[in-house]
This record gives sequence, C-alpha cells and structure tokens, in this order.
Amino acid sequence: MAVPPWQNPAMHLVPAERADHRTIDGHRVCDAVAAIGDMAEVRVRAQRYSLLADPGRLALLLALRRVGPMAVTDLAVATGMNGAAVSQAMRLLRAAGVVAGEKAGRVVRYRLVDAAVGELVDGCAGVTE
Amino acid sequence: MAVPPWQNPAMHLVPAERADHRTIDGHRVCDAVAAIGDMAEVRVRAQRYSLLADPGRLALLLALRRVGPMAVTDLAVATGMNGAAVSQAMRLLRAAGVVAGEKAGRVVRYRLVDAAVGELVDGCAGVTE
DNA sequence: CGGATACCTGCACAGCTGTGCAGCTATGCA
DNA sequence: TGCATAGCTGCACAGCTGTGCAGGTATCCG
Repeated sequence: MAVPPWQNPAMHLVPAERADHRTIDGHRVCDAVAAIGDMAEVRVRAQRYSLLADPGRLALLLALRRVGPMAVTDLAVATGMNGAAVSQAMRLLRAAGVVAGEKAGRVVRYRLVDAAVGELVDGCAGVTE
Repeated sequence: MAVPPWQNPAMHLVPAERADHRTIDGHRVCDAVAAIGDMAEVRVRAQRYSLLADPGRLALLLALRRVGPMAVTDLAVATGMNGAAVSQAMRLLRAAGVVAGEKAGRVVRYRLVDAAVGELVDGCAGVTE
C-alpha cells in the first residue's frame, strides 16, 4: 500500500476536511471517530432520546409501558396534563412510530409499538441511582 | 378493609384535585399513577435524557465513553464541531455532573463520571434496531 | 519576553418546542 | 333529534437551546 501515514488503517477514519487540524493525541481522535460511528445514526439515536426528554411524554410512556393501552382522557387524569396536551404528545409520538392508536367507538387507546423505546423507558429505569 | 375506597392501596394514588375527573378505565388510571411514580423523579430522568438528545453531545459522550479522557481540541476534530461548541457542550455536561475536566498544562481532558449516563450511552447502543 | 496554542466566557440571534385557547368532528345516549 | 363526551387540530405566544463570533486568560515554546 503506497498510502501516506495519515491514511493507514488506524488513521484514515478522520475525514479529509479535518485531516490537517492539530490534535493532542492523534490516535485517540481516530478511536473516537470509530466509537462515534456513522453520524447519521447518532442523529437518529439523539432524536429518539429527545422523545423521552420531556417530563410529560416520559410519564405517558411510563404509563403505557406498564399498564398497556390507555385512552387519552385516562392518560390526562393520570399525568395531570391537559387533554389537548396529551393529544399533542401522542401526535408527536405516533409520527415517530413509538405509539399507535386504536379506535374503539369514540375512545382511542394508545399502545407502545416501539420495542427500543420501551426498553429505554422501562429497562433503564433502575439506573435512576 | 377498613379504609374508604379512595384510600385503598390501589385507588388512593390519584391526587385529590383530579379525583373527580371522568375516566374511561378508572383502575388503569391508578395503575398508571403507580407506574409513573414520583413526578419529580420523572423530571430528573427526562432531564437526563435531554442531555443525550443533541447529536453533538451524544457524539462527544460516545467518544468519551469508549476511548476515555480526551482534550477539547481532539473532541472537536473527532466530531467535526467547533472548539467553542465543544466547550459549551462540556460546560453543560459538567454542570449536570456527567463529565469532569482535569487540567494538564494547558490541556483539559474530560472524562465521564456519571455511570448511569455511561450505561445509557454505551449499553443501550445495541438497541438502535 | 513575545507569539502561538488551548480553552473559556459573554453576547446576540435564529430555530425549535412545549402550552393554552378556541373551535371542530365524531360518537354514544336519552 | 338533541346534547354531552372524546378526541383532534390550528394558531399564537413564551421559553428554552444550539450556534457563531468576538474577546479574554492561561500555558508552552523559542
């Protein structure tokens, strides 16, 4: 391989447009780039976390995770939120593919459909420390 | 059961100011209240998730989690962020008690100090689905 | 000593986000 | 048929948040 040193397998991970930046520990920079992985995937993960970053939504998801499908009105009473606020949150979560609503008469019951978010909500709960 | 119905272990959980609201499935409301638990703790958890909700911060934490302490400049090169942006993110994370900075000469190396966030960043990474 | 480097801070600005209010549709019940 | 309930939506507003720029301090090297 006739490539220059900054292109060896351990170094080529840092994008070309940043290859000339000064670094303190060059190898750590490469390790970090490898650790971060695809930036698009990081953005997806960050967006998923942002769904849980609101107290209202987190409370709603906690409820859905533990007691199963629930109607909007019940969720509003349980969380102390406004009915419209619950609808708004559900619209957002449904758009993100986290919950799904099933209409029974004039009542709509929402349930968790995203396993990953479910794990996050329920599984990592013990890490509250 | 000598206690009135609204005080039995399964029902008294819904706050008095919402006790007169109409509900679809009353018992589910109570289960939900129990599932949500202390609202203050929910807020704390939501705030913790909000720290990971930014792609920049998440990338920084991924790097710190995997390669250990790193300098601001190296983090900037690895993530493609501005140096000032990294400083800003670190200020926020340090204020939240997630990272700590150790000064070595004119270089400041940050490291992860919050185990819970570390688990979140690293452990739940496989759930990317 | 003087310049360059590493980092921090303050400020102003744009963008997103949560919230409340009002109005609307649809369903169930008398 | 008429009314109350369950839920959705649009809009306007305040608040938070990320970002860039400019300037400041501390450290190292020649």
